[in-house]
Amino acid sequence: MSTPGRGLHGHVLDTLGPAITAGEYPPGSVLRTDELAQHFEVSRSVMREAVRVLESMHLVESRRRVGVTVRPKAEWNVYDPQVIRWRLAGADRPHQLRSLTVLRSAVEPVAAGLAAQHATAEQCAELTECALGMVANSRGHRLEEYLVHDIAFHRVVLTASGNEMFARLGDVVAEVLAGRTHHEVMFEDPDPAAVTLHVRVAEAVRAGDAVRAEELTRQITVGALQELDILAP
Amino acid sequence: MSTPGRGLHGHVLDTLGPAITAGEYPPGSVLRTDELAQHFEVSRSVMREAVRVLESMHLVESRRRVGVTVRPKAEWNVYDPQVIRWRLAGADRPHQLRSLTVLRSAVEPVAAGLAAQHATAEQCAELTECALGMVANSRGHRLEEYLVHDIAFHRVVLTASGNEMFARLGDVVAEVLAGRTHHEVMFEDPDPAAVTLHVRVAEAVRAGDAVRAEELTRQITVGALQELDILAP
DNA sequence: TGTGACGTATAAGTCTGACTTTTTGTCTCC
DNA sequence: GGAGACAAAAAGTCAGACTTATACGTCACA
Repeated sequence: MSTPGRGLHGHVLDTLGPAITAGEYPPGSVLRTDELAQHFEVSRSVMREAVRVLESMHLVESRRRVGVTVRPKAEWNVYDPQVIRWRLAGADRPHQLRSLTVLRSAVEPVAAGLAAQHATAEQCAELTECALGMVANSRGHRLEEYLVHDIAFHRVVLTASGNEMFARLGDVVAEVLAGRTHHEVMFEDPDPAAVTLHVRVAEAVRAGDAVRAEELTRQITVGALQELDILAP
Repeated sequence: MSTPGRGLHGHVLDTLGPAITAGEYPPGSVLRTDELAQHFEVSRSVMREAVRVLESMHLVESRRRVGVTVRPKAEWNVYDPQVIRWRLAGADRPHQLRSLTVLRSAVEPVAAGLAAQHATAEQCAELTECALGMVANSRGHRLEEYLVHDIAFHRVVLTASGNEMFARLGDVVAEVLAGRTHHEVMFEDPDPAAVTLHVRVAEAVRAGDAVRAEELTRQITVGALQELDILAP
């Protein structure tokens, strides 16, 4: 998905990042750069670079004469894709998945409405293609093929919205959808109603009907919330 | 707001970050660590740490034998508060302000609805207090005092939603509101209708009326969109 | 006993220089 | 003109010495 483990400091982050986000070091814990460097068998320079990255994510704070202290969860940069990945890979996964699904429920309908206004002809075509791909793979346990088209569909909607902030949530939505297929619910074929909704969203966007695109997408996200029992069914 | 300029590498970032986000180095530009270190009169170690931070924000990519190349804007971590601040401080400000306001219009109504369901008694009290503070400073060019309560109001709503992703947008919303008062529109006293809406949101949240809180907040954000001419008036 | 000033130990911060590794561009040779 | 070898360039890594800020303990004084 991105660029993991690039260089020694990246390898350190691959271990330390998940450990911190998983709560292995509770907020206020103090780490010492020298000790960490010894533990990971890297030089202090490399360790310092890793700490700087964690600091830029607001996971830790480095202070003289004190050390590297872990910050409380409320201060983390929870929108950092790296942080999201670390949390999705750890024990925090269910909680993180719920937070992200709620975020989706807020963002995607609005994004779909904007997409209806701003999507290019090419994006409309892509959207239709994705929706058709979902239909084609909606039966017969072709979950992986279905997932690919589902992810592409939502990514196109977010991009076509014309808002860069929305567009950058494409990766996050991809993680959520993939997580749903691979780890959580979804052992059966996808809900036919959901598939139909995607097709209708594609139609609405193509027709430039913002209100309908927004409402239909809202129905999709409501379904996602229900799957996680966030809404009453 | 946060912790700027901590250490030498922080000072380098304060200059280099805004320069990159402002587009002074177009995507694909190649920087050399050694040259940068000379230019900023710091050691290579310090420069490397700064580059690592920029890399974690996906602003640049560092590759052997090539150098530090600036990534296209579409790949930046636009949710990083630091990146947002840099962009708001530069020529990209109007565009960034629009993106964020659209994001607000998606997130805040949903957050308000959740807040109506999850807010504690204390949060309800805070909310009412903020709304009253807005009313009290809504006339007579007390823009600064009004702003403080406005920011606090929205921060409480986002926090009370109980969703960590929403809560972390508090700082972003604060920047947008402050930007509106200090740089853009808003030379006159705030729109009385908007003030009333805030009061009614506080009431709805206190009453646990999620639908009404969401709808009223949507009206607030629609107003914000109209101010920037994003919606037709 | 409480409080203030002072000194010291500590851990991060910085700098330097040497060395390694990877990658790219080029040059030769077939 | 293409394949392979070579060389240069820039990031990456490491070790060691030094600087700086600061938390904490100590001691004198009220």
